[in-house]
Amino acid sequence: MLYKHPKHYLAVDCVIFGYQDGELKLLIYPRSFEPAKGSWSLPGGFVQESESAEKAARRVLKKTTGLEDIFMEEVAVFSEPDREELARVVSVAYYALVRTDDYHLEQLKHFGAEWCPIVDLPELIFDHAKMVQSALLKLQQKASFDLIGAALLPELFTLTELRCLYEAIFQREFDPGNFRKKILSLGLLKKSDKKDPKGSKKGAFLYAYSEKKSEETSKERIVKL
Amino acid sequence: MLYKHPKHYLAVDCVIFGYQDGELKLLIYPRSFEPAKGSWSLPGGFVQESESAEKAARRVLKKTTGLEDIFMEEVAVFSEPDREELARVVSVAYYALVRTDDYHLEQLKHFGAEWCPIVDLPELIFDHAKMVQSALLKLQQKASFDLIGAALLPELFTLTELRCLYEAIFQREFDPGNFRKKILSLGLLKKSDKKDPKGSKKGAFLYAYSEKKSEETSKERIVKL
DNA sequence: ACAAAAGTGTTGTACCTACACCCATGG
DNA sequence: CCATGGGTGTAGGTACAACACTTTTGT
Repeated sequence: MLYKHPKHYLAVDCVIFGYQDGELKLLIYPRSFEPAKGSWSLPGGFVQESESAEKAARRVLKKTTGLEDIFMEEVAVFSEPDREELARVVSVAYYALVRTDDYHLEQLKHFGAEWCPIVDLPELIFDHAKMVQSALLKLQQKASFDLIGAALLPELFTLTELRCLYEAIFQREFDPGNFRKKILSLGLLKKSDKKDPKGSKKGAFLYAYSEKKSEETSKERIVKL
Repeated sequence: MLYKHPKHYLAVDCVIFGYQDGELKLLIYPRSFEPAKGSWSLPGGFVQESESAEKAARRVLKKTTGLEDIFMEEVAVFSEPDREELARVVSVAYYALVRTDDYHLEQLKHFGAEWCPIVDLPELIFDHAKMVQSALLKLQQKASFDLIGAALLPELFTLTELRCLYEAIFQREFDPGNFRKKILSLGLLKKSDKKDPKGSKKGAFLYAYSEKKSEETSKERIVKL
């Protein structure tokens, strides 16, 4: 006891977004230990001695999805003293974006995990529903500045797919023509020579990110007061 | 030991912004205990058993400034295992906005605290400089949506004062005429019948917030993708 | 041929920027 | 009477929403 102050359990919980069948989905799974064992919850874990909270979150992400090096960002701290039942646990929520088309789906089933549409979530334990709400807000903010689709869509995608993703994120529709023009004007996508025949008779060109890393926090939508 | 996981010291640190003499300032004070006793640091404290992190931050704020019910928002968690020297402490940073014209200045001096211009900070302990950087970014984001001046300026203020505040926050200039029109078009200010004679021969009308609480997260600058 | 999505063009409106220009007054 | 900041007006440009229109091709 170095300081005369209490110590606390510190956990991380991950709001993992995916995109499937035109819907924004969330990875949830049945909690594997007490309290509330069996109830739906966000993947989480405890922060260990020699890791930062972010590192703990990446560890959890790796364990539950098999994925590393994916986009992740802090949402907020949840620290109400009574937010869990058995003991006081302070939790840092993170949100992450993954490509659901990946191979690792069997690994998910192994834990009983499920991709659940964001608009139709079951009841979650503790304050996890609040975490999801906050995370969705953060995601919307993020997506309104950066062209975030990279992390959620496959390598190659059509502009219509990107639009549908944005419609899922913002829960509203975008004009197809205007959306296309706006996105292309950003100069962040490069057209491939391939076409996607699904989705229309004509076929739509596939695009990929040209990801000039340089323009991370891009200059679109600046202060503008 | 309910869980087989380590517990951690949990602290809060407050980035307290004020506005004086046309400059954005930060409240810093000499640390009162080891390690690094005497070095400049942000006001902080430890989270106790029965309080949330936010409540702890408000407690610290009250203790150092005497103020309650002021605007405050979470910045981020700082949890690198080695961020402090003597022990591992995870800290949640908050930023707050206060009116520096208030009475409570003697209380500050009592602790040796100082209002220091944001552009000319001394070296701060640990990762406190990083906290300030992150907090300033959050403040800019916040200010670009909401008319944040309320919390930093006196009850009544001129539009020029508000503009200078925004210039201090964004570290750039705004066209006086355009700024005035933009701000007034929001319909959030009400003109008083008083004039401020300082600052110009003509005198400038003083304004106050009409604060219809309803439009908290106002509709200005929505998704707009 | 025609439905349906891909993709392009047009037009009006809102807003932002830059800057010109009056107003009031203390020195 | 003039320099200074307060305050208003105007012209050009950009960006976006709404929507008409053309293209391509599977059925």
